[in-house]
Amino acid sequence: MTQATLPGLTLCNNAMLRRATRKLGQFYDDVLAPSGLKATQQGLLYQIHIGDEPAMGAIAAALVMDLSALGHTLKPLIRDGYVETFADPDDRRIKRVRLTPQGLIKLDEAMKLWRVAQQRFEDMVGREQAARLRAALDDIAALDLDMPPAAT
Amino acid sequence: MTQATLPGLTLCNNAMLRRATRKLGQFYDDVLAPSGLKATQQGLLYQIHIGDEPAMGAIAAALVMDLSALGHTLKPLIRDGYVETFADPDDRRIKRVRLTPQGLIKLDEAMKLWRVAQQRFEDMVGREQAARLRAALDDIAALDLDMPPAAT
DNA sequence: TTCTGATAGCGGCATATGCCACTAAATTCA
DNA sequence: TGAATTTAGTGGCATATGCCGCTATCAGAA
Repeated sequence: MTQATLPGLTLCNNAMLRRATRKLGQFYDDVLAPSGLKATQQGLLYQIHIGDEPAMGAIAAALVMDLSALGHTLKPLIRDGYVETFADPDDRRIKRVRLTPQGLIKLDEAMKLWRVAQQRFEDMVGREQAARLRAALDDIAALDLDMPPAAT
Repeated sequence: MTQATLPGLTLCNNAMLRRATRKLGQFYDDVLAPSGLKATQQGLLYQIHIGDEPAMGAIAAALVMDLSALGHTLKPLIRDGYVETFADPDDRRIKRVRLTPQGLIKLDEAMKLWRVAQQRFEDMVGREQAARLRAALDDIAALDLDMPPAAT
């Protein structure tokens, strides 16, 4: 087995990112569990909250998320009455999103738990280190990784 | 709208991690597309390859992934004939995994593309910076984030 | 004004991931 | 040895995410 000399997947930026995301996601999810929300849902509610009745496209862009994926993710939140949508009167293609009163209450509840998770995590890795990490991740999300289509 | 003063979700370590993962995942997926594999699948095939017919539990542990999630993710790869499983003769609870010959060929093909993606990414953020990032992500994956059950 | 192209979302399909309940197999203990 | 416990996976259910093709709208050109 020559495999013994092959480098681990520790070298793959993408694999490491996914792995860390699984780990941290489980942690935040655990802490948020009492609220009944997943960390992704809490984050989405928050993103909607800090926006001014944002359009779906705007939310998707902010989260670097596929528009249809956002639509799917929104469904359980709409079903559970935390979020509602309405067509923009000036452009009926645009669907805007806002929290319902219950959604706002639920978000407050979840934010309390989020602070706990956030704090506990930063106690482990250090506030500075966490900030550096977030900055690096922000840079990645902002990268222009257009596929050079091997053209010309 | 007092929201204007609220901090963006840029402060959430978990949200930033997920966002960067979506971004990078799309990029690696795009580059890997000609192979027909997603980046997650390529990573999984590689992990299996570098192991010595690893048990599912061992793979899941290495990837910090839920065991049943691994089982689900493995299904398309088995269906497509890239991977096969077999019971460990010494402990029939354990199911070991290995690549099929076609799986090995497909992995080789995907690895070529992976190198392209990896290279292009590191050209953008810098080799050093990428290495630092991976190290930070590795630390996170290794964290002991057990929920203190608020117990005695 | 009508035809054409660009935008914003939706719905279907597929993979990624997790949790929970359940089964099978091995281990421990009385 | 036989019951209780632990370990390894499975299957079902639910969310997370993406891609593709389709529809409704809007904007700009003829």
